[in-house]
Amino acid sequence: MKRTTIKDLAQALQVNVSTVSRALNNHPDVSDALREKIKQLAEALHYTPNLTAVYLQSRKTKTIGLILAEIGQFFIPSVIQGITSILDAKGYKLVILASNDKQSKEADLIKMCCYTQMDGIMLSLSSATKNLDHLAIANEYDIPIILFDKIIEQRKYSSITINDASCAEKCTSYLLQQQCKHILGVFGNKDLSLSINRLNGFTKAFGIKNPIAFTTVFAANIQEAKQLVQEALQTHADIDGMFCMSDEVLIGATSALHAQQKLLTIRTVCISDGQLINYHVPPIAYMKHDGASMGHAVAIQLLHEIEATEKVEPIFLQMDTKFVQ
Amino acid sequence: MKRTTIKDLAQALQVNVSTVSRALNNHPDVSDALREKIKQLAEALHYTPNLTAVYLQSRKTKTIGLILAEIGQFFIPSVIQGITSILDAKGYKLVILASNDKQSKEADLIKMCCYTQMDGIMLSLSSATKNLDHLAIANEYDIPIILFDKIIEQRKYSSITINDASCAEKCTSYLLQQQCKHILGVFGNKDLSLSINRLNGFTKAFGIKNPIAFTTVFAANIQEAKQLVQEALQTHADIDGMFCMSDEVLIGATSALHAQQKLLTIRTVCISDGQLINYHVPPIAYMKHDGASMGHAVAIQLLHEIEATEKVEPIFLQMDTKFVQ
DNA sequence: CTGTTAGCGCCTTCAG
DNA sequence: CTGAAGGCGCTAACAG
Repeated sequence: MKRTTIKDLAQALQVNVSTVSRALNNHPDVSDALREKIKQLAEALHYTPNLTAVYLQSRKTKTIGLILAEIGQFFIPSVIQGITSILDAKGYKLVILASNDKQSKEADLIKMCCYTQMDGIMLSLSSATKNLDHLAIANEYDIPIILFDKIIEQRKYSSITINDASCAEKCTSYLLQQQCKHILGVFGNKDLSLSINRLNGFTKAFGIKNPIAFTTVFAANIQEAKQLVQEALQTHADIDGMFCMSDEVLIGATSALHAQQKLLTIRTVCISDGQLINYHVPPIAYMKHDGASMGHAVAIQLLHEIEATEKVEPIFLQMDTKFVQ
Repeated sequence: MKRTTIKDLAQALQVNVSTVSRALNNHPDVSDALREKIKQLAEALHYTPNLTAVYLQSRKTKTIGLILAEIGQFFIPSVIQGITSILDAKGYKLVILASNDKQSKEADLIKMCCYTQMDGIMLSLSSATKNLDHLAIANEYDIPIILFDKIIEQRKYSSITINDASCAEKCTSYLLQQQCKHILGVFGNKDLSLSINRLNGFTKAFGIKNPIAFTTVFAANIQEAKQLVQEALQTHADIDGMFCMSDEVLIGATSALHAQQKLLTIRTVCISDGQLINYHVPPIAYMKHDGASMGHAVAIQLLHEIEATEKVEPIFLQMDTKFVQ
């Protein structure tokens, strides 16, 4: 079907396209009578603006790219949910891009976002990414970028995370309060600064002199987590507490506990988005890493930077988390 | 930064824009020498085509809308992964749209896809959707739609699902083979035909005359599944087998089993995407509902319909699944 | 082989 | 208040 255009309306009403354009955009320089007539006809003919043309003209696309290293992570859906709930209301669209944790792909996607005129980019870094040189192109194109969740320390782009170290520390302190004597820390991919930050929080909880034993393992995926925890449990029969830095490693870890009949004897805490974990038996205390509110925050900040008339200073937000038990 | 355009290149080289356009698009009507010169300059000036302009001109956007009723479902990330892996290679972008299981929102999003010139739509229906009248607008705009996963029976749009009834039947038969005497069937939202189809497969497994007892519950979410299974277990102490139609209900259901110390005594099967379930203790047999390959299939078929020069007949594909134990 | 012209659909001066 | 003209960046006839 040929779409009706502003030109069709103009022709039908024997007025100029510019008049139609003005009427439709509620420009004051149009008589109320004419505006009404135009709007009615537009309605009748199911006119809808050709947004591609609008975009070309305005040099915006109302489209935002979301580059994800690991789309399969448990809290990603809620992040997406949180983002779209904000973007939808403002007429923006969200394009999902998967870097599959490869920096080269990440760089390609950023280029792609620039070439396709995305208005902004949300980026959760690949574990291999150690510097942000490949984001420079976005600066050239004046496309704001927000880093979130998996980031590296820097001062150039806004970033939104939780306080990884502090979350891990609080979780671990909880185990210490519960009188655990040997704590197993289960972390994710060692290449992620997020893992290192959480590791630092974990060790910090033990204090300077350290009468309590701890063991740590790093697992890049669920399977590895299960494997490593199993081994750790065999090596250290006295482990009586476990901290898991994510839902992913938790799954593997609890599977290992379960297999060794230690589900009830090893006290567990976790940083979790709070979905799955609620159905664990026995209940597991956790620091809630809420994807939806992180998504909100990311979207709001990015829109802010996009719609600002002049360059805004980056912010470096660490979101509040709460401990649930 | 002002982006360099083909006009800039033309000016610099004192040739016409159309020549530049031709050179860049490898049109044969350009001398090799000139083409080289143009391409080199383009490279040097970091020229990249303004795709918005290309889209306006071509009346395509290389963008596809994915409308999801429940973005939080476990197999959605792998579906997205599967889709993007195909689309990426073909230069298409994927826009994620959440209907939050509301038909009115679903209708709005479809309109939106039409207005923003999406080249195609992938749609997993809301549980409230009982007819497809609100898709008619996409026909007017000549935008192909593929239904997948949550669909209703129809012959107008291509659809891709698994064979829900048969999957459920096979799972249930497995329980019967294992000599279960009273089987609990745990289903999702009763409004979904997907649930009803799986229910039909479930009951079919018991055959005409039916010496084996069964009980069924329908749960719209994890919490409800837990609750209802708990109640069922209390009412029917003889339940010794359980079929769960999805990972979601499985989580709630096993949590209930666990709480009542029946994890080891009630044999369980499930239709699952195969991620989480691998880490269950004890192991759970399941029919694998692979999100990634479903995503592949959906993307391939949609691209096929988009790029076809003439109208293609819809297909109604039920994907193969395999039983894992 | 290259240039000219026109147009995709819309918005935005500039006139009147 | 309305019309005319130009342009966003690119492609596609039509000439020569």
